[in-house]
Amino acid sequence: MCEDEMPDLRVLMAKLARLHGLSDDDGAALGRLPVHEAVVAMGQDVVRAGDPADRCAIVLEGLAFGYKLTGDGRRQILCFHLAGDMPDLQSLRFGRADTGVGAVTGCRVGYVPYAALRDLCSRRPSLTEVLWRETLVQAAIVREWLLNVGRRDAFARLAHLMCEMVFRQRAAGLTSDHSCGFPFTQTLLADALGLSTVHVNRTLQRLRADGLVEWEARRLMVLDWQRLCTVADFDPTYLHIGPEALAS
Amino acid sequence: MCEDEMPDLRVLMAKLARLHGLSDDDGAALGRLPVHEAVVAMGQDVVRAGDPADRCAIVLEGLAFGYKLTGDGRRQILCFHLAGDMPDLQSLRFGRADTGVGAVTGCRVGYVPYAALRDLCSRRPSLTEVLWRETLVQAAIVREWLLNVGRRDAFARLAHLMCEMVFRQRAAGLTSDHSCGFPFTQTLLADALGLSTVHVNRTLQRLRADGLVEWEARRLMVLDWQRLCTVADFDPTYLHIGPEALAS
DNA sequence: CGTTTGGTTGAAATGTGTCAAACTTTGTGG
DNA sequence: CCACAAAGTTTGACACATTTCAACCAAACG
Repeated sequence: MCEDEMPDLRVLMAKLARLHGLSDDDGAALGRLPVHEAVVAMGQDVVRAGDPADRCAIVLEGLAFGYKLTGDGRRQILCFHLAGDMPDLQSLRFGRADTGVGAVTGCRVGYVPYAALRDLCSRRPSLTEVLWRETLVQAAIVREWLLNVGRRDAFARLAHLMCEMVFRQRAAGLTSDHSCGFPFTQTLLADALGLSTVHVNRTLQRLRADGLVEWEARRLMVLDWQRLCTVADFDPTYLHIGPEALAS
Repeated sequence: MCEDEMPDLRVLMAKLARLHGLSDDDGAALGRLPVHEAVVAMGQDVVRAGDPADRCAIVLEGLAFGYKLTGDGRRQILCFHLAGDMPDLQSLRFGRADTGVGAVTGCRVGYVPYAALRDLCSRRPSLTEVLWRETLVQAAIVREWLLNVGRRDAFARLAHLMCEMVFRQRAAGLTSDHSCGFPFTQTLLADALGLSTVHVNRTLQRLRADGLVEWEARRLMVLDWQRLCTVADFDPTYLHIGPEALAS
């Protein structure tokens, strides 16, 4: 984890403005926050679970994920975090990281001390509202994932994750068509979907054979968006993205 | 759903004070909130998903649960809500119920208009903090459930739910030993655990045969708490209950 | 008392996991 | 730039957890 000093929270501000209507004032205040920037290599931890932490992470660049482990070391991924997301924002109110955060790809990460963030929130109720909403959107995603893992078979589960990734990246302006970055290993997919890697591999082959998607060079191309949404039982409402991103 | 007018939020205030250190002032302010009280019969909805809602529910008495449905009607339960919980508090910030809430037992429910609650929050930042924390604890429970459903087998899953119910009810002062209310049908358990009812039935028999629990007359009796926690891989940290309730 | 709801059982089907090996790609140091 | 190691993917055979279906039973209830 190489470290540097050079704050630039524009990704975060843009995202909060887009999703939660962050005001310019609040955005400017955010921009004045002391940020400690670091680079986390692929596969490394952005935040270690259980650490009595004193700062929040912000994904400035790259793709991260929240996860939990069972006692015997099996991993469940809880949510993926795009650039502009704050993967452990909940720890601000708990004062403790109750969830690990890992890096799917190499990530540029900003760390903001709790103290500074709390101070800012207490002076700006409207910012508190925005951050609260941000934690709620993440919670809504986890709820949908619980439905996904609990009540859909492997095929629909994987298709659903693909729909979500495309949709979120489109909403974030990271892609404009029905393709998107998909820089996962099959092990990561397995841990996100509550499956084994072997079964992910076979399910993937079925999705390709059915002409639904192509996936190479860390990029996913959806060949039949309508049909993928159908087999995935995908309804983007849970993402709580404004009506502007409603282009299907 | 029979309706009456007679607010009494003491359960809520007690709970928020216990878990999040609600101040007396904030509690008193909560007590002055306009509450519309209603009784929801067993099996009925406390909150219907998708409704563009204008109020939050508070469970005053009974046991409720949040749930989501797949397109073809399979149900996944997301979290159980004891008396004092606000099962759709997140809808306050979304302005829409993105999750259904059902009644396990008959429930006495209080409904508070968004407007009143928002108004109170804007005048009392410390209350906002408490309510934010409350949504975060619920989110933490859902994350643990995702781990449970994604990465533990039926036996551990069911055992884990039992541990959670005992632990939460003890923390809420609803029980003092290792027994607790457990008023579920096996269908509800199946929907909470992502299993079929038949398999829940068989797993239940194994838990009983192993001398871990007894369950009759809607009451669960844990015969070997230590061993149940072990097979469940249960670590109550995720519940974010203060150190006072740490008696194992 | 019949009806409904929830619980229990058995047999068979099936989705998914495990194990182990081979193969492919990627990355790296000589 | 090659050679090698490491990481990730693919395959097959098999085991097993869990589901499905169908029937039966028990308790609760109007």
